[in-house]
Amino acid sequence: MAKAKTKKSKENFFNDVYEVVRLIPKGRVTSYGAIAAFLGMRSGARMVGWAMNASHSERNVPAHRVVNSQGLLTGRHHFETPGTMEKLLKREGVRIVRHQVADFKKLFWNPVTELGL
DNA sequence: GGTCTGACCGGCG
DNA sequence: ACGCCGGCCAGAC
Repeated sequence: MAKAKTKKSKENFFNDVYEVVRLIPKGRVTSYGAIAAFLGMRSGARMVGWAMNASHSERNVPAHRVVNSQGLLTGRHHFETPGTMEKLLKREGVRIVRHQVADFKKLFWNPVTELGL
């Protein structure tokens, strides 16, 4: 069993991403890089975004709570409408200024810290 | 089966 | 402060 990980792990990857995103508390946001780091991929943030793209098929995956490290709503264009993302965030009490999360540092939810890896 | 892109990040000049 | 570049993994053509 030298190589226990096979194609099965890749499926788990998407699943893991969804789980972490689902764990994001209401009114909080996190970044792609944070999730990637939590999953063990320091620079795999790109793939997290790719996973989010597939998250449209999944339910209860608040992709709108996931922004880039700048706090910018980079994925807003991939929603039903470009305004859906910030609309949902505002609805949760997150203030959005110029497509960017206000007090991003305060609202930032780090899975590694919060979940205590 | 090789190549390119992708909702990113961090380092370097 | 800003722009450019490589890296990382997986899916689509």
